[in-house]
Amino acid sequence: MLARNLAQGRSGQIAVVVPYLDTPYFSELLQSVIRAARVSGYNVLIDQTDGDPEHERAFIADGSRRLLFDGVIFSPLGLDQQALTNRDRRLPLVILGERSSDGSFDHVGIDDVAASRQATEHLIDLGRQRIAAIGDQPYATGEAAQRRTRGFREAHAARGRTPREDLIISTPRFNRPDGAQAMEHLLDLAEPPDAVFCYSDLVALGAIRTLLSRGLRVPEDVAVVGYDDIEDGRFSNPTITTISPDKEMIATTAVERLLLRISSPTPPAGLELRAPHKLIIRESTAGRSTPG
Amino acid sequence: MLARNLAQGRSGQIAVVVPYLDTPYFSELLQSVIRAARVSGYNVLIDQTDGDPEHERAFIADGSRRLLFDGVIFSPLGLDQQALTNRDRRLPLVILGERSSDGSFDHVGIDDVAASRQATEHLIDLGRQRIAAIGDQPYATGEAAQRRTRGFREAHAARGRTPREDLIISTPRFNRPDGAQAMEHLLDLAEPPDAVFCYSDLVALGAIRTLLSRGLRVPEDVAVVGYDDIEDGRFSNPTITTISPDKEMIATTAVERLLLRISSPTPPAGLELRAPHKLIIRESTAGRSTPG
DNA sequence: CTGAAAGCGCTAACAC
DNA sequence: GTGTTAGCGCTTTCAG
Repeated sequence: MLARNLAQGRSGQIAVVVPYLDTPYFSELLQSVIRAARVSGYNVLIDQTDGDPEHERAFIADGSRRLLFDGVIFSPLGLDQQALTNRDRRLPLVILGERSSDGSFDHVGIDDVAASRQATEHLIDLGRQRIAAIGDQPYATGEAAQRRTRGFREAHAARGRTPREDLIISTPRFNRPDGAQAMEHLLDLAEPPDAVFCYSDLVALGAIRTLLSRGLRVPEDVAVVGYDDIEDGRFSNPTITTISPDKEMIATTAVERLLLRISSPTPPAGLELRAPHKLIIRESTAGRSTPG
Repeated sequence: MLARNLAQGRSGQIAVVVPYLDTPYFSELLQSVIRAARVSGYNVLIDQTDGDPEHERAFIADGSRRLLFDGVIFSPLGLDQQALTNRDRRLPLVILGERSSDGSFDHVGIDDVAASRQATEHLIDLGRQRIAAIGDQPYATGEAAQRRTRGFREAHAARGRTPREDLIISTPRFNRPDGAQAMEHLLDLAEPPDAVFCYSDLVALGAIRTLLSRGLRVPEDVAVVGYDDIEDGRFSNPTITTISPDKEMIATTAVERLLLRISSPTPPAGLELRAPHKLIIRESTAGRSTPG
């Protein structure tokens, strides 16, 4: 088997590299990737980077690992633009999430700016006055977060409003503890928000936990919208209004493009593939049984 | 790199095989396994079986895949005792979760019977009268579930009570929808339960969702205890009382034993390693701020 | 159509 | 200590 790979010059395996496995968004996405790859006879090999830039770089820069897998689907976290360019060009690569591409790889994700804008407009249209955003990352590796912040601002502009800068909170990651802590901070403000746009459902879950344990009601006192549409948000109390990316399509598209790259003698042009998303309204903005 | 493996007869990789990646219990455990393996210079290769017995069998029976990885940490779901015995004995193997071993592999987990008994006794000691159990699996591959049911019965016996058979509900898996559905069923009974022992936190989350959307209060009307201590249960509303297995120890022990097996010229005796667990009391049985 | 030989890229053991 | 060769287990090619 191993010898066969050596002889054939291919392994029949593709690697999927994600920052964290315990993030539901990734594990749900992985499911779909594994299934999509399996129908094409490919096995999937998963690697977790912990968001470590060194580890991430090694994966795409080090040509020696080639042959262990025929291609990589990669969701980078701590990698800047340059590291992506200084990669081993021979390794077929598809990037997940929004990234500017240099044309040597494909890249699939939803339109984060538009989605974030839509989420924020929903909050504005609910009549909320002081809308917070949790999850900004104003530094080089926070490209994805910054796109959401841009959407947040655009929504305000589109409705003739000005976002309150002190209500845009940065967090190191997009997880529950981050969300809970950011919400604590927001509630300690002189004028706390009456709505929050969270950059992930995990952040929203953490924020809601803080709100409820402080005795506030969701959505009556504070409306919350999340991002990712993970299963947790469909069973939480309250359920979470969220941006739902079409994970199935992201996964199948990524696999499809990667296999095409693998089998293609001459590398195809790098594409920006955009999967659809939708806003799903649930209790955290609509309340128990009175949507709208 | 690939050639090196061929020449050396080892790959420096271990495989971890789990049924579902999107089950938080597994993804949290995987994190620890990956880290433990990494400090020993091993890379981790993850595979998801979807609980498919065929796929599971192939992994341990098919010697041809040997050399792709030096050993396997395996959490079987649809595999019966026989399949585990008819395996390729040359492949170093460690099984996760409770399983009777034939001595050719190690096997690490917590004491499910004792833990389940403890969880149930907690409910009894709260003064609950009609205690349900959600998650039994009364068939060949449901060994783990059955141990929890045994603990449930033992707790009743220890307190001089008789479990109500109609309150022991079977579910195909241990996830949120299963829990939600089982709870619907229980609430439609003439005499619904006033407490529930769920065989996973996911089941508990689903059950709580059903309770709350039916207008019942947790824990006032129905107390709920879960199993696994996943992060969700620490941020849900209410937070979940649960059996907390020492995942870190399970992971490090599994890796340690596997590496020992890999490096050992003569296979060590198969051990039954038991990791500690504890009952963590939270809001779903203790209420908001009045523990006990 | 079946069978032997060369070689995938690297390591280990050996000789120089 | 450095240089060379056999060979890991399979595939592929070429000759029989």
